[in-house]
Amino acid sequence: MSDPIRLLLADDHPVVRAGLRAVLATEPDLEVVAEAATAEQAVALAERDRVDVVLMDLQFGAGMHGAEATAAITGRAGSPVVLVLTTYDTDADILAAVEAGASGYLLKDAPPEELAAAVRAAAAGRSALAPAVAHRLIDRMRAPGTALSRRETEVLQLVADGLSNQQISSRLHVSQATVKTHLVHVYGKLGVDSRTAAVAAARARGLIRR
Amino acid sequence: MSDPIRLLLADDHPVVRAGLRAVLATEPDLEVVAEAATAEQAVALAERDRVDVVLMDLQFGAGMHGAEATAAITGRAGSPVVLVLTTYDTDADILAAVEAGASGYLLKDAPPEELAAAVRAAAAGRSALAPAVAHRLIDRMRAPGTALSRRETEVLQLVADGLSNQQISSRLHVSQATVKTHLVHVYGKLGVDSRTAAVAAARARGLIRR
DNA sequence: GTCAGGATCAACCCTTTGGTTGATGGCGGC
DNA sequence: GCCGCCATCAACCAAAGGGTTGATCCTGAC
Repeated sequence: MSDPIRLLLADDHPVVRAGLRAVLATEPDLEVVAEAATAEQAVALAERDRVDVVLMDLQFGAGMHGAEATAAITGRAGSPVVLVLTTYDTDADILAAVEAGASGYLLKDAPPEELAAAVRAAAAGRSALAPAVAHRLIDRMRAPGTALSRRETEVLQLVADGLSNQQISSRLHVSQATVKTHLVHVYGKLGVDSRTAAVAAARARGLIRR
Repeated sequence: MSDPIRLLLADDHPVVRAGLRAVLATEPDLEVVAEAATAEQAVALAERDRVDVVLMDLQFGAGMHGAEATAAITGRAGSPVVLVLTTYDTDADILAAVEAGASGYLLKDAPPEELAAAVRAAAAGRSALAPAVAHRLIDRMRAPGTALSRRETEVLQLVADGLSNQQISSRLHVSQATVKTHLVHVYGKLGVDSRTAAVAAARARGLIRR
């Protein structure tokens, strides 16, 4: 029999780490060799401890974001694969994680068997997506006309942060006319007719950060 | 030595339940006697299984909300005490839980010792608040002038849901002038000058539902 | 009984936002 | 090379939202 898969758990909640450890302990071919309570720690330990797979949360209380840590880890040669394990399935989070080099995206409400299966898939070089996440990606592919462009999402996120068109235009170094054009397109795609309604709709569909 | 404290875990995440079970298993005077994956289940099991303390999440994937379940459990005679254990420390959530009869409010990032201490406090009839939560409640007491009134919060929540002043006025059966007045007061209290900025600020401070 | 604060409404004015039309340049796919 | 999509900008008009003043009524606190 081959060596067990070496895991690093990165989550800021002690209870979640204990839960993952307990759940994965029942799998003889998986071994948790390290835990990190911050994203910075995760980057350091992933390099030091000869880890095969990192289970990475996205939201940490403070400091580096999980997606940044994922990019830092996967950017190195001979690096472990990163499985993102988070509570939310927003488009923005999923795309950020995939772009950062994550091999999979799991939701925390996943049953234990699914978790173990995803870890083995990732270790074997395959990718692992939770059904809900896969569904969202497929929707995005199938209806490209209604998907927001990168720039549109960026503008909408700033609207959600409470900025006026004026403030957005200077933040992005474009004219107010451009901001308005982007927003009109966003309204059309989301089927709304005001900035607040657009933010509400985008939140409901998981298009922007919460 | 007296009988152990009998616990019910109510959380829709299997991993979190496993984590709580693992963390609490190290405490000899605490015993987990039941688990619920939905709020409805929690209400049923709390009645059936002679439970002393319920550890209750607020957000369940679907169905009843944790606050409703808390009210249903604490409303009965001889009922167990409910300790709310959640990820978010928003004013709205905290107040709803306290009004529903919760004996304490803990955050999921709490260290294990704090968790056990809070369970013992609740079982002994004392209340248990996470430091961050206590801080928020004290702030609220100390600065009543800046706290939003019930009606103002209601209007602001509808704004966050994407409604126009027009729609809000007919939803609440008041004039648009009234809605505008409430919003102007909200802007003053939050230190902002637009509806989107008010929503962003209120979200950041946990004044409205997420 | 008074007083503060909340909830309600009106009238006014000004700024911001929304909606439209039209135009330019870049980039990737067929 | 052309077409479609994206990003950029301008000018214009109509509508919604924001800011102010001032007023009434009610309720709870002192």
